[in-house]
Amino acid sequence: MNTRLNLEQIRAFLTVVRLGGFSKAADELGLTQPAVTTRIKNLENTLGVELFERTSGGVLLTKRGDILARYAKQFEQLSELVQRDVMDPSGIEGHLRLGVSETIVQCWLPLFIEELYRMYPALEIEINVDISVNLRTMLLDREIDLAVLLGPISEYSVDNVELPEVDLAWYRAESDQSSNDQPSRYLEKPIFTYARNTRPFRELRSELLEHLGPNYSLFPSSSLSACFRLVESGLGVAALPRVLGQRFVSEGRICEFDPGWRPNPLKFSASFLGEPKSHLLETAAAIASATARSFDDKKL
Amino acid sequence: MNTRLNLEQIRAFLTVVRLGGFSKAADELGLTQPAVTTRIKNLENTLGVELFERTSGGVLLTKRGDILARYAKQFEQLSELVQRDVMDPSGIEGHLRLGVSETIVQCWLPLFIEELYRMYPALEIEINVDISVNLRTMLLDREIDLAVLLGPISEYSVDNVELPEVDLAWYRAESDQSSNDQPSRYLEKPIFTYARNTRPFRELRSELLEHLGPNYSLFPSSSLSACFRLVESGLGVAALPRVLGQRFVSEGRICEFDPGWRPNPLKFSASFLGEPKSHLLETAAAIASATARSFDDKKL
DNA sequence: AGAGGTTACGGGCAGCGTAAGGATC
DNA sequence: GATCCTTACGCTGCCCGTAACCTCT
Repeated sequence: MNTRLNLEQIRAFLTVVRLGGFSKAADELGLTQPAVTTRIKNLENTLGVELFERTSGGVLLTKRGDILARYAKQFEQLSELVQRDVMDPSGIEGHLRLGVSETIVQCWLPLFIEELYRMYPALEIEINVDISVNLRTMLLDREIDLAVLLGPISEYSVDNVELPEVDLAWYRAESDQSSNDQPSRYLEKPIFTYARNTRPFRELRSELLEHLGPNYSLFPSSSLSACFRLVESGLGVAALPRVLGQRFVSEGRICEFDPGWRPNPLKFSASFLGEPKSHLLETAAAIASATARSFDDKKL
Repeated sequence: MNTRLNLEQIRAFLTVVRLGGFSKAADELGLTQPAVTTRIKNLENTLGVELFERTSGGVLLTKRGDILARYAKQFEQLSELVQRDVMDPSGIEGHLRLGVSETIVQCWLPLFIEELYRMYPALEIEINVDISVNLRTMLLDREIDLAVLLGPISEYSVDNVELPEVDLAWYRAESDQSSNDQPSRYLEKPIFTYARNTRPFRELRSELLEHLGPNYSLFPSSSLSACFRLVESGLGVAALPRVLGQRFVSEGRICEFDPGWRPNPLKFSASFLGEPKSHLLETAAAIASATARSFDDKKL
């Protein structure tokens, strides 16, 4: 039994190397675990060489396996280049598991999806909305492929494309004129904001402490549109993205006020694992960046 | 219909590009022509791109095809590197169509084959013995993979490994003492040598003309051992490789004589097509070179 | 017992060869 | 009609998934 080198075998091999196990690789490849065993075994037979030492509780690269891994990465890179330079993008198939923060959903997610779909009509896109800290974990656990979340992820394995900052503004109900003479007193009302465990929440809390001392009450919400509704009803105020508030303002439902300071703008990034190198992910992140910028431009 | 990139498809593609046609590629790949059509079509479908313009009497690369060709060569090169650095040589299968001159057959072909077999026991070796000019044509027509023949082949497409020179010596029958006082007179006897259309024949003829004028009679033979037998029988003399003559000399059947000059030594080379790059061929040529040197050493 | 990888086996499909079918000179 | 490549079709064999098995902790 001896056949030729095969890219699927190499991909399986590399996935096993990266994830350190046949089962995990099978998971990532969308195969059963015996199928991975078969692929590796066939590859080993083709080469006439053992690639892994099967130890209890995992596998270890042999010396030959290590050499092959270097070449395997080049094979994969070359495949990526072919996909980038030769393939018709409309023919590119695959899954893209997207993770996005709620802010992005409200801002430009539909535009982003539309653009992505225009470029890769054959791509299956899966959307997960969650708070950034969870998205981060999901990305590192390879449960999603691309995350649009707060701040760059400081991990050597992650590539971050920084997106334009999202300015926040203070909003109150249009009808609430109670503290017009001294806008900072609006902050004595309940303050709605991002969910606990989010960076905006923590930052806002520390800034409030700095500006007001302990005299504030903060109500986190996992839904931005809920925040806007709550502000509109006059129950309280909120520091929320200006790009989202504009619509409510122009409809005369809420309005900005200036207590003399504003929370820092939100820094989003489109983040993905750099390994394995994927031109599709790089392009998708670039599209996210372009979409975010054009969304800003439209709103100015 | 959409599958993944496949090395066999790429190999087929590259072969079509190199040979400029599906049929010729099929020939080289050991496939039927429709099989090549299928491979190319599948590749085109995978990429969602036309690779060839089908013109009457052949095919032409499209723009995309040209880009792919560059990457395809890198894929092939990478496969070669894996074969060189990772594969167990004893597992390397394939055909090696060898072309050799008769002189080499008599000198070190068996040693060469033995060495080759030791390194690549799974390799199928096919031996063709012919005169150099024919070997040259066969190589350029891709009818053989490696030729061991006279002189380098001056074609940009051919890689030549130069082998140690083969010295010639003049031989006469041991029993023939007729011209011992004036050895050059042995050349008045019939002179046996390499076949017509060979370089040694032509060179010897012109050298004889220079030294003796038209007073000689040259009898070409396609068999070297026939030449030795003819010399031994006393029918004539011959300029033949000293490494081959030694045995007959030590057995007291023939002996050297010195008419005052000798034909130029024979320059052999191990030659093969540089494209597609094949580590196996490079190694085989290197083994030929090593075998030739060790043969010389043994004879000294 | 559970988490890892391997072996056994049946079934589906990719890709081969044969044979027939254009197209172009 | 000769020389290309393409299409049609039956068949083989590869490789997948299911399921049972092995081997460590």
